[in-house]
Formats: sequence, structure tokens, C-alpha cells
Amino acid sequence: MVDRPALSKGEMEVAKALWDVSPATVREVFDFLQLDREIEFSTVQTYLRRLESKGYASSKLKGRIRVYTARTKPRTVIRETVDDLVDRLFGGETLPLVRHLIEERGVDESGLAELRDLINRLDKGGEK
Amino acid sequence: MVDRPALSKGEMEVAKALWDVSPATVREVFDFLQLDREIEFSTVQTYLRRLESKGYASSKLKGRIRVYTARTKPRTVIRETVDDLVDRLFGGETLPLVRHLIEERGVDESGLAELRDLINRLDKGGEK
DNA sequence: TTTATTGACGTACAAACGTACTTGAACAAT
DNA sequence: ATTGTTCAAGTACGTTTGTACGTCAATAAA
Repeated sequence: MVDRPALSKGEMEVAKALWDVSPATVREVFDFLQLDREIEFSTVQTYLRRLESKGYASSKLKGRIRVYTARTKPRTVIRETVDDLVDRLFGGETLPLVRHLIEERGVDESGLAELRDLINRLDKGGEK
Repeated sequence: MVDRPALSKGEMEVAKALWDVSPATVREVFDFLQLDREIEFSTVQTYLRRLESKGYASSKLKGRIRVYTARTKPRTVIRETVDDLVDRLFGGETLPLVRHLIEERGVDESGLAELRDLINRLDKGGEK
């Protein structure tokens, strides 16, 4: 339950890339990000340094090359981020956001089916 | 569809307060925020100024007192904020977040019932 | 009417952010 | 050997954010 400083949007972007390629060199993360948008190698370097200083990554030199490894799981960071959003925007209540997502953003046919299953499963497990 | 710069967390807090009391003087917003946390009058003043410059509020002098009015609806800002989160964290897909919310944060009995209804309603409307 | 309070408005200021350049070493290509 | 390429590491720099102070005028209290 280490308490890391929250990630900024930019840092989050790099963290997500790192999750996909970790362990990886700066160049590997850079190449991965490059697929989506233009960014400088040194910018990625800076972000990775900051991710490490915030506790989201660790690194060590392999020869003369630094290799970064993610230290948090996507699930964890997503939970923290979503929790924060729910607190700030919905007073800590989950349901209004779920409602918002379904109503405002829409869920397709198969998504609805999946949700129905999920709900049934939970409901069954919950009652006793 | 004006494109406003996004709100920071602090600005969002004040925007939320303004939604509740708008139209309101700085003092009224200040008093409202004060219920929840310690903050300086002038800090609120600064936030409201910034909200206005970002297009989220407007104001006019009533005599010598400035009165602020919200220019966006909570629904709109919430949509923009959630859209951003969904894009950044879930590659633009709604369902994974809904799943995350239900699984990781939990929804109580009556919430599940409400969701089931919502889903049925949508499903019925969708098929034809 | 002297004094205290209130508010607008301008200004401040450090930390965080987004983005990147620079330098110097190590390694690769010629 | 000489030259180009690639990194690590340090530094830079304007903008945004969080938080607030100072000044001056208007109004309220004594």
C-alpha cells in the first residue's frame, strides 16, 4: 500500500507503454509510443526517470544501457485513478458513474449481455 | 461544442461548488467550500477567475460585488472528463471501465437491481 | 467620523508538468 | 583511426497549478 504521488496524464501515457513492453530500454518504450504519436527520445527518457522517482518503475543498468521495469500493475493504478475520479466527481459513489457510462456512452448488444451475466453472477453470490 | 481547456482537480472542486450555488458571489462559493475544507477567500477568488478565463463560468459586477455564474452543466463536464479517462486508460472502450467499477468497487443489491433494469430497458430498445 | 471589514484586482511564487536540448562517453560503421 | 550513432545524465524552460498576499476603494460599525 505504498503511497505514490499520482501520475499526471503524460506520465500515465508512458506508464501504459511500459506495462506493455516492460522490462524495456528507453528506446523500446520510445519506439512503442512512437507508434501512436510524435515524441522525442529524450522526453521519454525524462518520463521514465520521473516514473522511477515516483515509484512506478525501477531501473538498472545492463552494461551501459538502462532497463526499466514497471513496478505497479495496471489494475492497481487504474483502481487508484478511478477511485480518485469517483471521489471527486461522484462523491465516492460508484453507481452514478456506471449509469453515466451506460447511458451517455452506450454499450453494444454483446456488452449488455456480458453485463447481465456479470450482474447475475454477483447477485447470486451476494444473496444467501 | 466550445473547446475549453480541461479543468485541473482544484478547479474542478470549485466548479462543482459553483454548480451548487450559482449564481453566486465569491463569498458564497467560499462559504460553501469552507464546509468541506480549509481554504482562503482569495484562493477561491483565483479559482473563479481561472474558471472564467477557461470558459466554465461568467461573471459580472452587481454594484461593487462580482457575481459568478456557471456556464457549463455538470453533465457536460462530467462527460468530457470521463471521456478523457476512458480514452487514456481504456483505449476508448466503455465496457472495461464499467466492468472495473462493478468488480473492483462493488455495487450493492439495489444498485444491481437498478442496473438490471437499465440494461433490460436498453436491450429492449436496441433490438428490433 | 475614525476605524474595521469586505471585496476587486493585480501580483507572487514554488512545485509540477510537458517537452526537450546538451554534453560526454561508448559503440558501430567506414 | 576517423566519424557517425546511441545512450545516460544533467540541465533547461515556459506553462499550469495550488495557494495566497498586498493594495486600494467602498461599505459597515463604533
